Amino acid sequence: MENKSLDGLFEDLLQNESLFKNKEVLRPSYTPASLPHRTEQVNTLATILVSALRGDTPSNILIYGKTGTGKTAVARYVGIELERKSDDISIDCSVLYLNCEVIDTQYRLLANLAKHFGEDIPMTGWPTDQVFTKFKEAIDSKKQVIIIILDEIDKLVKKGDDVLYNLSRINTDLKNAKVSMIGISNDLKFTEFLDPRVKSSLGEEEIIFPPYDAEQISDILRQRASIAYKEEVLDEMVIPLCSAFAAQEHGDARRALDLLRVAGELAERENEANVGEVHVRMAQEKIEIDRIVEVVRTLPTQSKLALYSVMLLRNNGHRNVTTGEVYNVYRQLCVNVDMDILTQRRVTDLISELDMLGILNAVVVSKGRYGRTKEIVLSVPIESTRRVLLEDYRLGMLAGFKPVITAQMHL
DNA sequence: CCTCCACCGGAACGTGAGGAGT
DNA sequence: ACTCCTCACGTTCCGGTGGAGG
Repeated sequence: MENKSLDGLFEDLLQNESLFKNKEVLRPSYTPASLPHRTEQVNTLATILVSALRGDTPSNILIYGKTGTGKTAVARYVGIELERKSDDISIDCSVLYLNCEVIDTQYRLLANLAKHFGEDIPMTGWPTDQVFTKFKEAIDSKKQVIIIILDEIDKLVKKGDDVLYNLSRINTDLKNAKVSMIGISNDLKFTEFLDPRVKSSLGEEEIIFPPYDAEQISDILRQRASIAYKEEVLDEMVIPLCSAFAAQEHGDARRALDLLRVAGELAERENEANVGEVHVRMAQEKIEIDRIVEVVRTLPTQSKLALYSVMLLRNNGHRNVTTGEVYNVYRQLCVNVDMDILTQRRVTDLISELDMLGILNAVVVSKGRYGRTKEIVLSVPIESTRRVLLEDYRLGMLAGFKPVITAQMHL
C-alpha cells in the first residue's frame, strides 16, 4: 500500500470534480421556488390563509397525505410567501414551523413556541400551564396573526391531545393576537383518536394530498436536477428510472429525490463523469439496505435472537425454516447470552413482527400428517444483517456459535 | 373419509414502568 | 408523595386447522 502525504489525501479527492452544483436542493429540507403538480393545493391553502393578511384569523387546517406527497413543502412554501406579502403590506404575521416528531411533548412544544417570542423558558421544571400563560402573554403584547404549522401532528396526538385542545381555543383568551394552526399528518385516520372538540376545531378545513404518479415525479426531478446537477451529467434514463422506482413506492417524491442524490454520490465515488442507470439501481439497493440495517439495529434483543436463529438455520442448509426449529435454536441462544427464554407463543409473535417489518417472509403451510407451521424465509442480505446483529453487545458473544440442530423427522 | 400432527392465533390476564392528576 | 391509569411486553390456556397418510 502506498503512503501518501497527509495533504495529498484531500488534495486528490478535491481534484475529482463534483457532479453536483448544489446538492442541498435534493434534500427533503429544501423548499423549492415552485411546486409542480401541487398548484391546486397551494391555491387552496393560500385562499384560506389570505384572511391573515386582512388581520383576521384564518381557519385551522388539516393536511393529509402519504410521505413524499409534498405536504411539508407546500405548507412551508405558502408560509414563506405569506410572510413576504405581509411584510409588503405591513401586517404583522408570522408563520412558525414545528416538527412534532422532534418536539414530542406538550411542554417542549409550548416552550418552543414561547421561546420564539422571546420568552426564556427552561427546558424543564415549570408547570405546563405556566408556560402556556407565558406564551399567551408574549404573543398578546401586540396585534399580530400567528400561524403555527405542526408537522407530523399524529406523533403529538399519541401523547395526548391537551395541547391541541388548549391551542385550538387560545383565541378566546387573546385580545390582540390571533392564532391559527395547520396540522400535517400522513395518517388519514389519526383524528379518530382525537377529542371531538379538538377534531372539529382543528379540522375546519381539510386538504388532501394525493400521491404523485411517475410522470409527475419526473417533472419534479427534472426541475430539481437542473439546479442540483451540472449540465449533461445525468444519463437520459436516470430520471425516468428514479421516478419509476419511486412510483412503485406509493408515489413518494422524497424517495425519488433520495435516489437521485444517492445515485450521484455513488457515481462521484467511482469517479464517473456521468450518472447512469447502474448508479440508480445501486442507489435503490443502498437505500433499501440502509433501511433494513437501521431496522435491525433498533430491534429489541429478543427479536434479534429470534432473527439470528433463523439465520443460523438457513446457514445450516435449511431452505425453509419452521417455527419449531427456530424455537429450538432460539432457546439455545438465550442460554448462551443469558437472556430469559420466552414462550413459543411469544416467539411466534416476534416472528410475525419481523414479517411485518419486511425482514422475513413467514407463510403458514400445512405439511399434512406432519403438522401445520409457518415456513420462514429471510428477505434480507445475510452477511450485512449478521454483522449488524453481532454488533449488539449481548449477541456479540455468539459469533461462531454453532447450535445443536435436532434431526428432522421429515424432510 | 377420518385422524392427528405441530403448530396457529384469539382471549384473558399479570406485571412493571412511566405519566397525569391531586 | 400518593394513587390511578395506560401501555408494552409476556404468559397461560385453549380451540382451531390443512392435508398426508392410514
